[in-house]
Amino acid sequence: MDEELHERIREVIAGVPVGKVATYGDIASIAGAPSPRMVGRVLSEDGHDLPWQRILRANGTPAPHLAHRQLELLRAEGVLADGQRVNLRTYRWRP
DNA sequence: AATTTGACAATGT
DNA sequence: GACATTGCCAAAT
Repeated sequence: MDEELHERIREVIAGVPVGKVATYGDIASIAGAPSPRMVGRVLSEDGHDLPWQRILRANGTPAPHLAHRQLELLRAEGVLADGQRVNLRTYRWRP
């Protein structure tokens, strides 16, 4: 049910390996979410224990309010960002 | 009950 | 690359 969706989204996010990243759209598609907004909503509400820093927007740029922190965390994990943008072609997670 | 808002994406101009 | 439009769904006001 709706809780499962919530859990699936968390599951997929948790499944992203270190050193890789995924986009909201990818998570939504893999988890079966009706819209990528659900992913963002889950993270904002319940993403405190998840690797939210590995989730980027479709163009490789992180969410505006987190950008600075997120890039820092990613850098610590080995994901190098070009200024504000991450090379999805290099770091995008593919199942 | 109706509108707005929000960790978004795809397409067109 | 910037800007506008459309689709999307749940929670807050």
